[in-house]
Amino acid sequence: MFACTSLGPAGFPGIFDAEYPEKGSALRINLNEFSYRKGAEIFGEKEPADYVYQIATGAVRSYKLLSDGRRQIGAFHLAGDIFGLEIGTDHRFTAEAIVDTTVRLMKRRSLELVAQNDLMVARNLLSMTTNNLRHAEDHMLLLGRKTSLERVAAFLIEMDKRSTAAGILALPMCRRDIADYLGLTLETVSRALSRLHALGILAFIGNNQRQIVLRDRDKLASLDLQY
Amino acid sequence: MFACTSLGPAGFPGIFDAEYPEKGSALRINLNEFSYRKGAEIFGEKEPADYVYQIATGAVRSYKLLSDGRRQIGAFHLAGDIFGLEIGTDHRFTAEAIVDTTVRLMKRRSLELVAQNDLMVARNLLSMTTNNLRHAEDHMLLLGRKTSLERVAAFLIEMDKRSTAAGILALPMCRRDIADYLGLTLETVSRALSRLHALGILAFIGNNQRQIVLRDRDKLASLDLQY
DNA sequence: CGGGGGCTTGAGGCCACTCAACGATAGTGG
DNA sequence: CCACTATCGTTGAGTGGCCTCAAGCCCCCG
Repeated sequence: MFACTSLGPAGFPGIFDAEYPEKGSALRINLNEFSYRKGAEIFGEKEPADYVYQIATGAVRSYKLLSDGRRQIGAFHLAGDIFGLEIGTDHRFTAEAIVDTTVRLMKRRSLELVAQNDLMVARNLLSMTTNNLRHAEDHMLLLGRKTSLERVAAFLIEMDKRSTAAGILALPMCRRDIADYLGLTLETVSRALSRLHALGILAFIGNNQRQIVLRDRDKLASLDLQY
Repeated sequence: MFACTSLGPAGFPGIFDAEYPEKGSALRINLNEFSYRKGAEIFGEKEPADYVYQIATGAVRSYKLLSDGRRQIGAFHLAGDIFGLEIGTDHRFTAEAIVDTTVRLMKRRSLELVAQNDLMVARNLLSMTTNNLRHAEDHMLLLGRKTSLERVAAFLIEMDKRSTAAGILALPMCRRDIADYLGLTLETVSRALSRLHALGILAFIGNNQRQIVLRDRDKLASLDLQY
C-alpha cells in the first residue's frame, strides 16, 4: 500500500531537480517557493493546472466535494511529495494546506516542454501517475470493502511507512480529515483509535492526540486484512 | 465520470494498431487473438504482466480480493477497451471474462521497446494511465461518500455513456458484479433498481433483468449528486 | 420435470452514523 | 490572572441504512 505521490525527499531527478537545466536542456525551470497558511487553498478543482507542486515543509490534503458538502479526500501529501500534476488541463482535486506549508512550484508548461524532448522526464511523469493510480486502486478496496477498524489500521500503517521515525507518528491532520480520507465519520475514527489504544496496540504521546506510538505493529497489520 | 480504460473501438494509434510496424519501427508486434469462456481468469493479481489486452468482443471484470473473500471490482472492460497495462512488472488486479470474450493481445515487452523510442506511444501510455487514474479518483468519491441509490444511478449513467445505443443498456454482468463494483451487496443493488423502476426512471426489456431502458435520464442524473 | 443460477423481496440485525454532552487545549482580551 | 470563546477530540445514546439470512419466483437447461 501507500504509493501515492510520495517518492521521498529524494525527489525526482529531471523533474524537481534544480541542476537539470545545466544538463543540456535549453529551458529554464522555475523553482519558486511559496507558502500557504493552515487551511489555505492551494488550487481548486477544475481550475487550470498551471503549476506542479512539491512540498518543502508542511502537509496538504486533496479532495473532491459533492454539492451537498460531503467530502472525499483522495490523498495526503507530506514533505517531499509532488502533487497537482495533471495530464489534462484542469485539476481534478482541490488542494488545501493542512498546516502552514511551503511548496516549491514549477510551471507545468515547462515540464511539458521538457518531457517532449526528454524521455527520462516523460518516464518519470508516467511513473508518478502510475504510483498515484496504484494508491487509488488500493484505496478503492479500502473504501468499498473494509470495516472501520481495518480502515483506521490501514491508515496508521500507511502513515507509519511514510514516516521517517518508524513507530512514531506525528499526524498533521485532524480526525475529520482522517474520516474523510477513510470514508467514515470523525466519531467512528475516534472510536477505532480508542479501541486500538485499549488493545495496547497504540499509545498517545503526552496529551497530544495526534502524536501516536505504534506499540505492536504486527498486531496492527493483522487487523488490516491483506489480499 | 467514466473514463476508465475505454477510449472506444477506435483504439489507440501506435499501440493496438496493426499497421504500426510498417511505419518505421523495426519491431514486429504480436496481435494474436485469444478467447476465454465466461468466468475464465485472464490473468491473476501479482502475476507477471507479460501481455496487454484489448477486448474484441465480450466483457471483463478486474478486481482485488481480501483474504476472506471480500471482493472489490475496480473496473469493467467492454468491447474496444484496453486493460492489463502495467508499468510495474506485475498485475495489480485479477481479470476474468464476464461472458465469453475474445481479446487481442500483444507482448508488453514489445510495447515497452517501442515506447522507448517513440514519444507518441509513450504519450499514449501516459494518456491511458491517466484515464484509469481519473476513473479511480471518481470511484473513490462514490465508494467513500455516496448512498446506495446514488451509486446505482451513477453506475447506470456510466454504462449508458459507454453504450452505443443510448438509453438502452444490455448489461453483461450480474447483480453481484455490480454490487462488488459499487461497494454494496447484491440485494441492495436489486432494491435500488426496483426503486428506480417504481419511480418510472427505468424499465426492463421483457423478462430480462439485464436489459434496461432509461426512461428519464435527467431524473436519473439528478439522483447522482454531481460535484 | 427436477435442478440450479440469477433475481427479487421480506424480516431482522448490526455497524456506522447522528445527535448530543463533555473535557482538554489554545488563543484572546479584560 | 482569569473568564470567554473556539477548536478539537472523546464518549454515550439512539437511529437508520445497509447487510444478513431466508424464502420464493422465473428462466434456462438438462
